[in-house]
Amino acid sequence: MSETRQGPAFAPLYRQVRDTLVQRLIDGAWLPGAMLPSEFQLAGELGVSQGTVRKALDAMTAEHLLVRRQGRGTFVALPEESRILFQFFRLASDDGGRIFPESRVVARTRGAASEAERAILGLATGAEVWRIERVRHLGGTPVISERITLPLERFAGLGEMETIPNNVYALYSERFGITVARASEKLKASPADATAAERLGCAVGAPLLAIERLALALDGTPVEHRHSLCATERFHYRLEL
Amino acid sequence: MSETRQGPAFAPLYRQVRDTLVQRLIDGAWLPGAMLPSEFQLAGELGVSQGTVRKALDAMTAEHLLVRRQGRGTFVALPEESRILFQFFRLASDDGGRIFPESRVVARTRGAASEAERAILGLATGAEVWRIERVRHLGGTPVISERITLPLERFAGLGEMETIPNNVYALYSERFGITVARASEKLKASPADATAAERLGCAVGAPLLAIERLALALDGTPVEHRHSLCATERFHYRLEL
DNA sequence: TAGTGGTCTAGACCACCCA
DNA sequence: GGGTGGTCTAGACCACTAC
Repeated sequence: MSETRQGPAFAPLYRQVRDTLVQRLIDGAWLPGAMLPSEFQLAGELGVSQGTVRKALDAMTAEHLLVRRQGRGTFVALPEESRILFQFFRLASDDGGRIFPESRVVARTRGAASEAERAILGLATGAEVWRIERVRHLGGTPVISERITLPLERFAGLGEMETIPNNVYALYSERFGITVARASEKLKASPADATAAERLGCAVGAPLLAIERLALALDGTPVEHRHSLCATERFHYRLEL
Repeated sequence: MSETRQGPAFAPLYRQVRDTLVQRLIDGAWLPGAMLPSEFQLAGELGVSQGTVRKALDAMTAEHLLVRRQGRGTFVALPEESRILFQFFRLASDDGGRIFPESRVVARTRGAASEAERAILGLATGAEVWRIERVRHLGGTPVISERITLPLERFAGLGEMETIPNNVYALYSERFGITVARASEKLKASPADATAAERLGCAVGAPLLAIERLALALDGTPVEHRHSLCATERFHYRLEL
């Protein structure tokens, strides 16, 4: 952490430290669940003060990349259901309950990426993708019909898997070494098509909440595209502003 | 900032400072747009270090209560359109454009609060509310049909106003001294009723994005209930996870 | 008891804005 | 030039966890 002060970016030291540590996560120096060195150890190693390291670690904690526990240490965040529920899964029952949904995979196919998929996922012409279709249940009733699109290149071994687990972000992490760091979503209301109507037990044309998600890896590259159709008669998408 | 260290709350000093300063905002000691004393002045007055004041001010900045500008000072946030657009209005055009909508008020009525309205807004039995219905346009086309419900008690002078301005949060602030600090929203897909269909130029039963918002004042009390129906054929609700 | 993160302090220097 | 926030450092003490 000596040079780069006068570089073209002009980032403050704590930002440089944060970027250095994120790069180590990308390089796999610390796997999910691993404990990081203490603040003083990192400070000594990087040649900065403990307060500067703390500011970088706090920022990464706010990004859900790390988990800090007093008396224990600083750990790389795990893709646990409880964390997914907090960060990514925003559907709640109208009576307030929030649970992680059960999933049933309907189809898993491999094929050439469409032009739209290539644009969204940043793929070259001719690139292939996996497409996973599944129905997700909340409290026993089917609520979400969704299609997940993954670049074949990054998920080559997916074809050899017998089953797709419920928590796919844990799968991406444990089996493919890919950490989903953040995502952006676009929400619309759209009418149920025949497929969704059949899977969710609603009428064709019934209003569904359509969620389009692009998930990004630690390095900011697109990892997953997901299109979900949700029956929101007894559920809602919740957020705080 | 001397006592309360051993109180029942056990809040750290920077949190106590933050709460003290928020209370001053509630009391109107600094109106929106006003400049706060410098960090050192506040530190001396409250008997804490400048670093502790900074941490409290940074927290309030993250809550969008304050705006800090290097070389200028720290200011109470204003309910400007640009800020509303950033914090509260999450609808964007499918091509990416984000603009503040134009509004046309359709009705403004006064009446007894329903049981549901009383529960949501925390009102006593027999309390009255204002109801404002309006249609909001984006790029010239009607996109949102919404009803705003306000406690009559807190917005007594509303009946004397000739017109309701486009930016109602600025109205709440400037005319009624009420600052909307945060809000929670619930999103569903729901079919267009006859009213919404007529206002938005869509078919009855067409899928609309229903947004239910509860806005909270600085002290955490409910201020406004809002139900919006949005035509999302060429627009979407955007958020980052 | 030792090690960790959490808090608080004091002081230095820089970048920015304005009169 | 004087005031503001932004950054960085060094050190102290506390609270929690594990052994």
